[in-house]
Amino acid sequence: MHLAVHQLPGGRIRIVDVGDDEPAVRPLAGTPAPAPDVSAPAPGGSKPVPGGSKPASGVAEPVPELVEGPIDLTLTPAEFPDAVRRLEQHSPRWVWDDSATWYPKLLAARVRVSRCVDLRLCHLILRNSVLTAASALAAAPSGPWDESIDPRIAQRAEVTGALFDLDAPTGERDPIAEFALQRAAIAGATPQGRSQLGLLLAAESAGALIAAEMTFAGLPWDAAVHDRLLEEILGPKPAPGMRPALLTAVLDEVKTALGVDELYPESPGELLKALQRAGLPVTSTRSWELKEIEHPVIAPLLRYKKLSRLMTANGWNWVETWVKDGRFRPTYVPGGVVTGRWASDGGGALQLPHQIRRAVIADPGWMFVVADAAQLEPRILTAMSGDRRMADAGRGVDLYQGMVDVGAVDTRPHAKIAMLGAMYGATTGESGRLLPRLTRTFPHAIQFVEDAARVGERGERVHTRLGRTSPVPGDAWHELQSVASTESATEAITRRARTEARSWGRFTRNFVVQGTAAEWALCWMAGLRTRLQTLAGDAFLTDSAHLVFFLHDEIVVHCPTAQAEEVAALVRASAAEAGRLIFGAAPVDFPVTTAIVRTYAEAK
DNA sequence: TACCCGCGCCAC
DNA sequence: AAACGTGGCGCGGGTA
Repeated sequence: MHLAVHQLPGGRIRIVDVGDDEPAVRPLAGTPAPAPDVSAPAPGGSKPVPGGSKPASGVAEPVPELVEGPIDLTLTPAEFPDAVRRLEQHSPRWVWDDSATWYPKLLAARVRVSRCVDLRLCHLILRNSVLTAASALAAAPSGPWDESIDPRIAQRAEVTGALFDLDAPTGERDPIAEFALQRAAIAGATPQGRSQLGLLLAAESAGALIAAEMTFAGLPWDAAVHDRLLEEILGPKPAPGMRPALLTAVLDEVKTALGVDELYPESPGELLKALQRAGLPVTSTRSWELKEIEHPVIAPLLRYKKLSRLMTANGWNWVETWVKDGRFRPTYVPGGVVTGRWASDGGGALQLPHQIRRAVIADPGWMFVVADAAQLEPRILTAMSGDRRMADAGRGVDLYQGMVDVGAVDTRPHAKIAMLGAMYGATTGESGRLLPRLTRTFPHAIQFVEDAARVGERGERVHTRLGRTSPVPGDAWHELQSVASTESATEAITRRARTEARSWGRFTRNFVVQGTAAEWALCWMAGLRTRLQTLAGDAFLTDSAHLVFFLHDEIVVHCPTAQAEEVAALVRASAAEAGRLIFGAAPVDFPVTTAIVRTYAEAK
């Protein structure tokens, strides 16, 4: 059963069965006759409701018992969460415009849902996918489903405390019509395309639910431990605008080494000049460049940069802003990266330095299960390319060591550098030097990424295993290429065009691997979520084992200590399932390392 | 004051 | 070892 959820003009919420191939449902029963709605005009045009509306009294009334008949309810916002709770018994797939606006409110009312179709995320995929290029959805002009939702709107609703923000501009999006368009687009794909997209859209939508749940639950964060750590490294918390004592001490060392009385290292321009005046052969103030130079100022300067970075990025300010009630609650943005990876918004959730992970501490009686997919992207490339020798190398837990063992490279660090270089399109340096040997040993794997690069260099599109498709380069790119191909093109133009073409080729080269890895990770996490939900039984999300963090190829589950081993087993089972779902019987392993720890820093 | 961009560094 | 993919974010320093 698919139940579409739609906010009507005036604020009422309609739940309607939009049907599908799954078993039909028992509808809801009648309710008292609608009372006059004082807050807004009645929804014009849209069909009301056996379910009936109630005055917005602010008190949630029980939703009617289920009875025979098609579901079509119109509810007040106050009634909505309980209606969802009851309908969940039938395992519907909720069809709504945007999980990020609907689901947090349900979670706040302690209502979970199992499945959904996130129309906005699915729209983005289907509109761009080569597998649905012939659909009406793809052909339509850009509309309200193509606009990204301004995160500030969602935030404003949080601030005002309104259950649903009536000002949010959701009116133009008709989820029922959009759902039909999406179903038609999928139906028009090849049988293989249908199953790929079906899996991708389900995983993407599950990701949207997980993102909301992780924000709701939060990552356990001990602000006192964090403060102690800062004090250890930087000194006591300084007055606003002042440097902490240890940072000042390091700056004094820097000044002494440079022989200057004044220095403001936060200004790269000023710092660069000061270094050059002291005779250092530098063209920038980047750490890696400084490391190459022998001079007494280098060591304290690098220490200063490290400390300064810690303070500005994850210092006292950060804790005050982002840690509340012992939890770090970032906003995750599923599908926020072109390749399908998640992004995050606020708090730098996807770049938590290892330095501060000591402050991530499980609740008393609870532990973290931290799991990491070992060398995920090379393994994804192995499965996509069907390279048998690379599959053999990946038989163990350490693919890079396996590459050494089959004689492809001489050391593990070389294996890693060479593989990453191949997937990123490196041509120079050590990575470039190692590539020929890699190509000799694993011709199919390397050919696969080379092909993806060539497609991008022509300005054409590539797609992931499940059908997420790369964008085409912009008009300026095509313009440059066509100008460069004319006879009158100058050498400079030709060179620039080639540089741009290569650059887009590196993007598409990486897109197929990074994007498919993101799909694997979503399937992994979605499968785990389902298993954890079963494990939880009737317990609410945060009262049982639940996901609290996700970082591209790594997940963290917060769980009662007694459940930790079982959770670790579920994590591994979900990983195996993800590989089967995406690659079928391909002989490629996707091992995950699991660690049961009290603080995040203990993992890895 | 509000933006915008380059720099530099963090994560994968 | 070093410039090769995807991002977020804080800062300095510029502009409207």
